[in-house]
Amino acid sequence: MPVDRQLAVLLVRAPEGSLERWTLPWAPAPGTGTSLDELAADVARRAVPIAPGWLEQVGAFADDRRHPGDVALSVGFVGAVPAGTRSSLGEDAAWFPVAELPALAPRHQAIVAAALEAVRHRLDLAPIAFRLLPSSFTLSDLQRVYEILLGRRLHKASFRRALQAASLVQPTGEWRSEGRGRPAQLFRFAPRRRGRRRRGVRFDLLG
Amino acid sequence: MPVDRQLAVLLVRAPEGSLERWTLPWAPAPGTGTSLDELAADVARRAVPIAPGWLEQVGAFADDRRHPGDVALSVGFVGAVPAGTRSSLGEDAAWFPVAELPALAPRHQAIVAAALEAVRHRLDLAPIAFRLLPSSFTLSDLQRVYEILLGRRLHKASFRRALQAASLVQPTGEWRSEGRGRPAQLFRFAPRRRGRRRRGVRFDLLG
DNA sequence: TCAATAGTGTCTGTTAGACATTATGGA
DNA sequence: TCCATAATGTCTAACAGACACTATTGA
Repeated sequence: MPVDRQLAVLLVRAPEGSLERWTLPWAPAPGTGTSLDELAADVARRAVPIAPGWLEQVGAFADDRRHPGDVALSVGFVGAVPAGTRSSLGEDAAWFPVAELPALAPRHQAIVAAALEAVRHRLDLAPIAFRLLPSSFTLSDLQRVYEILLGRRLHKASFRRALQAASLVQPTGEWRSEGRGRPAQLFRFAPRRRGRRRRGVRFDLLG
Repeated sequence: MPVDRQLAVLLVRAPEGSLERWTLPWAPAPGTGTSLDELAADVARRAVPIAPGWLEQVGAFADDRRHPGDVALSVGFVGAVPAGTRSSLGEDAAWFPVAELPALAPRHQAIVAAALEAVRHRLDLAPIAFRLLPSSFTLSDLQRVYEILLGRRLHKASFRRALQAASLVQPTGEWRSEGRGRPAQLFRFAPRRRGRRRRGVRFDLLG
């Protein structure tokens, strides 16, 4: 979820005797019969009171140094919940901004990194940003989330034009006064049109 | 690798008594000490004489119906090799165009689907298309590969302009006469500039 | 009145895609 | 000669980003 100007990750206290004090929420794989997606949804259900609106696998991770739970292989998942979501685990869990993460097991560091990359990478294909906000939000809120996720400032007028063209939001008719300044209109996520034809060929080889 | 106007997948003969006659190349996970990437590279090394220029994990897969080898969880990888690459497994392996795949285990079908999606999705970030071609190629060859991967026709002049702007290829100075028509100049993959600043915000929610 | 934020209109540079044209080989 | 393909120049519509402006609140 977004906190201040960055994303925050939910961690749970590691059991006594661990090297690290915090770990990602996790669960051991049961025998069979449960899909990975269901298992991830279960882990999420135990961690937060609302179901993440978006939950996606980010890959399998294995390395020499084993997972805290002593399993040979971990499958990482990312989910998104709105800002302000409290964990249902109480004192056993806490949100950490990604820039201030405590020491984590190497494998968990890799999972967090992959999760952040997945978020940025799928931002235009999945309604991730909308899941990081409450059901009604201002366009400035939405732009702020996109800026957090993309890691760069966006142009206001251009952002709104693109949003309008994509028919993704609907005004609720309500307005919210946020301290100083003109009140902002509230919107809800309501995608209508779909599949704007992707233009152009990109050659963005970064690595 | 590309065949005709589509991609082809390398399959190996399934052991006697299996439900299906073909499977994806695979290997069981050793105890520990080997990373998943190394393991995938080993599988690739056994399957084709040249190392894939690009090899990437596409995710972990598990479901009720178990993998042919009776493992509970599989980690899928994709790689790319140039058109015409022969398998080093001889009669025990064969290339199948994706539209004409034989019956595969459900989990393997899912892996192939994820692999194809990964290819399309990472096309602009990894030099995938270049790994599907021999080291020197014509621009028409390259465009054909991009059209296969994207599943749509591209505009020739526009494609070449974008390619030029990205400084990804260098002319070799050689020319190749392909039946009729004017001979085409050969190019090699030689990326120079990097990180063309990504313009715009996309809202392409397709699903 | 001032400061701060929301929301819009206009202009400009870039570029994807259409179209047309030239170049150069084989049949 | 005709045909097929390569390669390139020009035009246009779409659009990202800059800039400027108005609107509406709280201090």
